Amino acid sequence: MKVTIKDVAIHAGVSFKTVSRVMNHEGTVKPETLEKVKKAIAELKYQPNTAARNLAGSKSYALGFIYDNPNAYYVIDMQQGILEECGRKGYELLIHPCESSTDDIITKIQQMVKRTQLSGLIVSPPLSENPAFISELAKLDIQFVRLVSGDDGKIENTSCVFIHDREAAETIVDYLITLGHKKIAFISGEKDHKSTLERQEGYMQAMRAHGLDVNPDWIVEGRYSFDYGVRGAQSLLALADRPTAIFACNDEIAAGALLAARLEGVDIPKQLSIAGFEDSPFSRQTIPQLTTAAQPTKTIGASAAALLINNITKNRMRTQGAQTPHEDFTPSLVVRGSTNIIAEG
Amino acid sequence: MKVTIKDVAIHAGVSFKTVSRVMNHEGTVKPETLEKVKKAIAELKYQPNTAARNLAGSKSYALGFIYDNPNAYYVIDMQQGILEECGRKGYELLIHPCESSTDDIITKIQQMVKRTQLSGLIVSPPLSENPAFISELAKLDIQFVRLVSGDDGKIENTSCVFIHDREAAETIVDYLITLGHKKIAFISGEKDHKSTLERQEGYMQAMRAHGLDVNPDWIVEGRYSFDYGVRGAQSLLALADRPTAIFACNDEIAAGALLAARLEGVDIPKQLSIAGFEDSPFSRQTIPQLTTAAQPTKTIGASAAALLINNITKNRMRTQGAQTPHEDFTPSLVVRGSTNIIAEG
DNA sequence: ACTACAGATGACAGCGCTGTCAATTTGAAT
DNA sequence: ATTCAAATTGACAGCGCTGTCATCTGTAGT
Repeated sequence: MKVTIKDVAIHAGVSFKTVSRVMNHEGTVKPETLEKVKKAIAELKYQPNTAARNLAGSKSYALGFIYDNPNAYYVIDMQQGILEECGRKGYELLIHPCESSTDDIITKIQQMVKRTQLSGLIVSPPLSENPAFISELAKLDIQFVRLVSGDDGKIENTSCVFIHDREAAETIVDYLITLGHKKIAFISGEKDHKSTLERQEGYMQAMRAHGLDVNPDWIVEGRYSFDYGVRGAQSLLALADRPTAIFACNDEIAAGALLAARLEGVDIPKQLSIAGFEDSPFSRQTIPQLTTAAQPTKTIGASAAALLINNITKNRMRTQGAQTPHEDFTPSLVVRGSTNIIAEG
Repeated sequence: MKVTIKDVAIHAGVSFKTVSRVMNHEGTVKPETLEKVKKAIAELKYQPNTAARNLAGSKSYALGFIYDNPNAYYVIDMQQGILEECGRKGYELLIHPCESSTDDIITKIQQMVKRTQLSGLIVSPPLSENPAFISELAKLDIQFVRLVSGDDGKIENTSCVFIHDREAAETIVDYLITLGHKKIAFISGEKDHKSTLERQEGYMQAMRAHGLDVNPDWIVEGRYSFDYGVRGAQSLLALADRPTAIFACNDEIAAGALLAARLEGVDIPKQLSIAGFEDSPFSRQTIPQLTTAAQPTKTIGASAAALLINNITKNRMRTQGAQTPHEDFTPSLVVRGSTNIIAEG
């Protein structure tokens, strides 16, 4: 029933070490031997035993995904992307959600790393942007890649996937301005998420670039939730000097804002334009659908995994010198029905 | 740096086998020895090497979670619940999303099981309700528990977590009837999800129980998506004999229906009551919020994991006789603003 | 033909733990 | 004190693989 590497070796008429070489793509196997072995592997449907590989090689073929993010869509997509890349490269994935508030996360993670000999970690925001956490993590003798908003905070020997939220936000606000809007409001997300700060910065930059004043009342502090979108829009619409457009920090907020506005009898997009961010399913669950910035979460996840696996491999082969690479993504504008040229008069 | 079981043994002044006994809670260790060993473990911060345990014991302490479900909230919550239980019992979790359409899933799963020596699988709908898949899975010499809607389809030696969708649906429709509604419509989800059939059955039962006719036009075929909620409501509102209440197969559909109805100028809940199912975040992202049936997804996940781990343990100890247990959940009615007593006249 | 050397393969130890079984200790019964 | 079973502990093999190093093969240079 159970097929071991020795069975394959006998079947192929080689030593079991050679089979091991084939399994690990060591490349020092004669082509014809390679064929024989491959054939034997296929015929016996051999699957290497992960535990034995891990033990003998004192390393594992598993990554860890650490998140502390309430956004289900984000997590699922990210996970999906990571898993796809893991599948391609023959890695497994261990999931580790955590409450970033607890301060024994580091201990927990360290234990997990020791136990499972995880070869690398993927850390998503907001944990990836927490300096205290990251500096602890850096002491841990494990490779990791961080998903971060913006492009600063580089750490030596650590790869990052940078999401250029600021540029994307600027593009969106730019677009609103192109439509003729001058009074553009902003509803923020949690302020301890760097993405919030970056998006707000992008908004400010676009406004400045076009010489537009930002009325402080137009900047509403919120959170990444529908509810805060509703409240944000309500407070904005109550203003004497009403904005003609709202840029919300993400789609969920935008969806809330849109609904609240409609309920107050405001026509979207005729009287008010609303834009979101993320291109999550929320953006297609409003009427009209939301103009937003598409963040290819799945691709980002896959890319993070690829980066990490690459680093791990390089590290194993002790290929020195090459600096740890980075990856960049800029969400792209998606125009839908929730934005329009400004109403005359 | 690396602490092995032998280090602990030396530190505690016992043989390393005794440490192993302590680690595995074998219970045949003298209390005072136990203390010594525990102390040594704590002092050295010993973490057992998973790979070595797996290899030596030819079993793993890992479960697999197999899903093929587009509902991000559902998956995340389920995963969270499973992970919590895994954490408590010292298990790891491997995630395995898959396209149920491909017919090599079984092969893929089998390979994964062989490689990682997974000790058990948790299978969620709709895959868990696919007889072909399940019968293949049953041949695979691995324990699994299924999450299923309804309570039939028991399989020998296989635990299930049953979600009594029918009863819950009946309760919801019952509630609508209590409010005075007689013309109650139903918007379904995918028909190859058993949950859809069960919920529809519950709806029918409640109607029958109260001697209410079901106009075939009131039953709209949909899918578990916002979009189908919109369309469903539109077609229902276009009917000459309009229903006064809509029971949607889940919250996402209900949210779409609610929005579509409002856009047509229908007052919710004065002119039309709408109820959803699941108590997902969607149910709180409408105005008014949705009456729904709360499905404790996280608890269900934890419960499935507990059941599975229990079965695994029992199986290892060869405790025969005890039949494989099951677990039951019935979603409970949550009344919010989207339902109301029927308008007079 | 004969060395030299890279390319290809094999032999073997051992990764850190669990399972098995044997050895030792304990304690209650004689 | 003596006996014997039960409780507790230890010795040791080996899980299935990888790393290291030794051996073997083939080919080119002389």
